[in-house]
Amino acid sequence: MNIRLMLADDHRMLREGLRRSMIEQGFDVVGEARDGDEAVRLAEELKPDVILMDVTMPEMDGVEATRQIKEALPDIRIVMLTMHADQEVLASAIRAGANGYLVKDCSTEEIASAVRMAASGETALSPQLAASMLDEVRKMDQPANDEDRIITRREEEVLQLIADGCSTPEVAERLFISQKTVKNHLASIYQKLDARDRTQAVLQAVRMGIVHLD
Amino acid sequence: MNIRLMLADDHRMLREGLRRSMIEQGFDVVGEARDGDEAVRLAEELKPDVILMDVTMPEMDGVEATRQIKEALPDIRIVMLTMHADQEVLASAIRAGANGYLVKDCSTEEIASAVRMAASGETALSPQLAASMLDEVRKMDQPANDEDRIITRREEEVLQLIADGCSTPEVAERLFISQKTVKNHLASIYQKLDARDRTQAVLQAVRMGIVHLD
DNA sequence: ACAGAAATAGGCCGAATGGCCTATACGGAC
DNA sequence: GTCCGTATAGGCCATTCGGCCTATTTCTGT
Repeated sequence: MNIRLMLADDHRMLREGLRRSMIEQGFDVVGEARDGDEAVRLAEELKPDVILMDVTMPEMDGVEATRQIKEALPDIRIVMLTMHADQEVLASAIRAGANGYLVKDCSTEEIASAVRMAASGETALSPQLAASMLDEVRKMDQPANDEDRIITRREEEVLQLIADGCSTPEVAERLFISQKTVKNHLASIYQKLDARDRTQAVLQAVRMGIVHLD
Repeated sequence: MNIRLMLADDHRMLREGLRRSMIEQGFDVVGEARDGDEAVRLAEELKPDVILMDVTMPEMDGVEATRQIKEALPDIRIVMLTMHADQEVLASAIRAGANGYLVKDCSTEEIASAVRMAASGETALSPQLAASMLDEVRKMDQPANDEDRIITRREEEVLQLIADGCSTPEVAERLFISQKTVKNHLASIYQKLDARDRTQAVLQAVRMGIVHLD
């Protein structure tokens, strides 16, 4: 039984080429979408095994489409395609639930391999991008979007500013709140992260992927 | 001119199989070592282009052997082989100067490809391990063993203790020096790392790979 | 409507922190 | 032999930090 593949890209040329290549590689290309909206609709209708999804599309970008599809149909594997090795986009894509992430200049074989890996439940990504992933993988073990987060949004803001080098008065200034409130947030953070000072709190937050080191 | 390859593994069966495969792949297998000591001696004698080195070996493990070989002959490329995808070991291997890191269940072609990549100066590692690398790559850009280090050993000790959660008095106690001396070291560290407090100093040190997060 | 969490803000206080001085002893480098 | 860096240590002082209280507002879930 062949892997049922769906394509989502706004460039006809790329879709055509991709379709031929993927059929040659032995996949069943069951559908093509021209934008994010269509991708979401077609995904629910066709229920493909894997979707090759471009990041940049009109109406709705690939990341958001991925999020929606994954929410409705978590079993569908999604491999993202992108023009550039953008860490930020990669991060969003992984958070959205993408099972793979490829730069577009990779070979047909690489794409086929990534699709097969995705279909079998593995995560595939371009070697150039592999390194950038670690940071983001770390964030995966955090809720990040769910509301069962340990650290509240405000606390996270405070933590990030501290990590960025702000002192308590500076954080207060940046967030337009009093120093006392910042201290309150910090005290709460210390409890939650089992830290006794800002240094330990920030380190723990870095370990947990809550804050980023530039 | 073929790539001159040396093998280092304590399992005869694996060495034999590896030798045949690598010769088939067009490499010159110029030597084989049964343990870390022998690997270091043979490497200096044969000066191969690339060494395929097992991590777990009697006498001296592959990581330590790698470190010694890299110190004496930095031009020799070393690809590490391991049974399990252990992040910690990968970290040590990369720090020791390994140019590649493969899990043993990968194909002959993958090994050959990794050897060729290593020979041409690239770093190759199993996709499963690629992600774990980022942290360690960061540490690579530091001297780590040279004496042109920015932060002195003592300062590094202080930094590590701070990162481990010690306060100034605690660091003083641990190092059997006065709090004042600790403060002096910290002041010196702040200058060197362009930090104004311990939090920034530790973060910068983490970025530079001077200290490690447990 | 009411409970609970989150965000806001204040007071108080002792300890820790960081900046800016000086000073000594011990190395190695030139 | 002198100079420089490192490690050691002290004093002084303003600021910051963290702990321990209380309190109000808003929002969300029940």
